[in-house]
Amino acid sequence: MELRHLRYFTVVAEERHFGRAAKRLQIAQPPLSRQIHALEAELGLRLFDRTRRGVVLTAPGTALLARSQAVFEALDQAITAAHRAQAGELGRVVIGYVASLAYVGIADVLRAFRAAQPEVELVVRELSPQEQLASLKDGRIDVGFVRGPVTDAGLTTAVARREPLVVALPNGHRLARRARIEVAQLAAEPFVIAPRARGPAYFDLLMGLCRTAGFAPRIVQEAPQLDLVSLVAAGFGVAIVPESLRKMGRPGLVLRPLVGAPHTELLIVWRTSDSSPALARFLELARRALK
Amino acid sequence: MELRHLRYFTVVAEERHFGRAAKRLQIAQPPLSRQIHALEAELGLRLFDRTRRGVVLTAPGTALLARSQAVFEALDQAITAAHRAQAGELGRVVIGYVASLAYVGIADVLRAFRAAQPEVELVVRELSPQEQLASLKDGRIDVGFVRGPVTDAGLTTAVARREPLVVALPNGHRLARRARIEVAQLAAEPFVIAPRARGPAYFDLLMGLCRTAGFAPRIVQEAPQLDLVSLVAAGFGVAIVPESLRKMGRPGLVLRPLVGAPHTELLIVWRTSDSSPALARFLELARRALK
DNA sequence: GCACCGCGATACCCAGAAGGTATCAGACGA
DNA sequence: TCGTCTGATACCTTCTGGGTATCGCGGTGC
Repeated sequence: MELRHLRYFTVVAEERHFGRAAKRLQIAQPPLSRQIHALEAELGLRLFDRTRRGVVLTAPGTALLARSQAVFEALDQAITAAHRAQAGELGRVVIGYVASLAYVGIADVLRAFRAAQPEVELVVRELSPQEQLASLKDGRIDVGFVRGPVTDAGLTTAVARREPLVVALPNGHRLARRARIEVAQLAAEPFVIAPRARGPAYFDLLMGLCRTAGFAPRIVQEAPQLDLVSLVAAGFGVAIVPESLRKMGRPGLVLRPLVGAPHTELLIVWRTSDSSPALARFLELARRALK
Repeated sequence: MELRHLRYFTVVAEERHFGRAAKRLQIAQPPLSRQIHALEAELGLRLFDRTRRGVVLTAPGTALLARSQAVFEALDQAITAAHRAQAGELGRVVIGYVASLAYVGIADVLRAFRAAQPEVELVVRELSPQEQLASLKDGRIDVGFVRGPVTDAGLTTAVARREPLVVALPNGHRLARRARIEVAQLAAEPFVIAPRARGPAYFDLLMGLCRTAGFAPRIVQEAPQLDLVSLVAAGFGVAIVPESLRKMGRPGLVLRPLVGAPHTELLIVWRTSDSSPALARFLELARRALK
C-alpha cells in the first residue's frame, strides 16, 4: 500500500462519490476507481458499497477511515520533527565539562539553553580535559569545556571566557594578608595540583610559570580538580586556580590575585565535522551565556 | 511523499549502507539512491551524511527515523481494524427493542454479545414496534426486536423465540383462582392494552382473539407497553401478555395460561441489504441467547 | 413505457517514474 | 600506487498511474 491509496480512499469516503472525489483530487474518475479497486484487492476487503447514486462505506471502510487520520498525523509529526531538528529545536547534545566548571559555568549555560530550546535533550558528563578530547573524537560527547590550548586535528575550539589566575590559600595563611601575590613568593609553598594526565595543558602552564619565576613547585598532593580547593582549605598547600572559583564562595579559602600570570582561557571544543543544528544552537547560546 | 520513500529511508537508516539496504529491499542500489535523493529534495533536508564507508544519519534524519515507526504502526492499526471490522469484531450495532423486552430478553442478549465481541459498540433505543420499523428503514437503528408479523419489503425477520400468551390479572381477581383461562371468560373484563399505533400487529392479534371468542373487548386504558402490567396490578383491568413477563416477578400480579391462544413470536428484524459483519455476529449470538 | 441522466466500471492508450545495468568518482587501506 | 569499497550518474527498460472514450445499469421524468 502507498499513501496515495489512503489519500484517495479518504477523499472518496468523505465525498461518498467517485466523481466529486476525483475532482477534488485533480484526477479523472477512472484512475481513481482503479486505485480504490487496487486498495480493496490488496486488503482483501470491500471498502465501499457502490450504489446507484454514489457510494457508502462498508464496516471495514468505516474502521479504516476512522484510523487513517492517525496515519497522516503521524506522518506530519515525523516531517515536522525533521524540520525542527534541522532548525536545532530538536535533538540531543551531550556535553563534557571539567569539574571546576560544575559550580561556576555549566549551570548557567544549561539553564539558558534549556530555556531557549526546551526540546533539545541535554546530557552532561563530568570528564577531565583529556577524557573530553577522546570522547569528542569517538562521539561519546558532542561538545566539551576545557582549559588550555587544544591542538587536536578534527576539533575546533572557541574561547568562551578569559579570566585571570589567582592563588588559593587556606584561611590565615601567611600570604593571605597581602593584596596581591608574586609567583616567586610561592617558591617555598607546598602545591596542590591536578594530575598532569587529567589536563596536561593546564599542568604545563603552571609548571612554566614557576620555572619562569625561578623555582620548581613542591607538589604535596595531586588531587582531582573537584577536591582541589577542599585540600587547600584543609591546609595541605596552595593552588593556582581560575578566578571564577571565587563564585563558589567556599569558606576557609582565600583567593588573591597572582601578579604577572597570564589569563587562562575556557575553551569550547567540538568536532569540526559535526554539523548538528542542535550543536550549532548550543554553541551560539553557550558563548553568549558565558560572556 | 509515498510510503515507499519512508520504507526505503528506514532501511537505509538501519543498515547505514545503501548497498545492504538495497539488497534487503530487493532492489538495486542506484534506484534506492535516487529515491532517497527525491525524499531529501521533497523535504528540503539532508537526511544522511554520505561518508566513504557508509552513511550516517543527520539530525533531521534521526528525528525522522524515530517518528517513522509511529507512521507504520498507525497504518498497521488501521489495516488491522479494517480486517477486524470485516470479521464482525469491531463496529457498532444500534438496537431497537420494545419495552416489554427490557426486563426479560435484551439484557441477556447484550451481555452475551458484549462478552463475545467486547469491541463492538452497542447502542440501545427503546422504541415501539412501529418506530423500530421506521428507524430500521432510515438507518437510525440496525436491528429491532418486535412481536407480530412484519411484512415490510427490505426488512428480513427471524423468529427469536415463540412463547404462549397468558392473562395478567391483579392479585385476588375472581379469575385468579382458576389454573387456566378461556378467552371467552374475559368477555366481561375491562382490558388494558397498548395503543394500536405502537404495534398494530399485536393489537390486531388480541382483537382477533376476542372476536373469535364472540366479544369485543372493553378497553379501559390504552397504556404504553412499559406501564401495562403496573395498570393491571393497580386493578384497572386485565391484559393479555407474553408469558416471559413472568420473569419480571412483579408483585401484585397473577399470570394464568390462556387456553386456545396462539403463541406469540418475538422477531428479530434487520435491513435485508445490511451486510455489516458486526450485525451478522449480533444476529447469530442474539438468536442463540434467546433460544 | 421509454428515453434520458447519473453513476461507477471497463478498455485502451500514453507518459512518467521506478527499477535495472554499466560505469564513474573519490576515499581509504594494503 | 593500486585495488577496493562506497555512493552517484548515465542510460535503458518496464511498469503503472493517469487520461479519454465508452459501457452497463438503475433510477427518474415526461
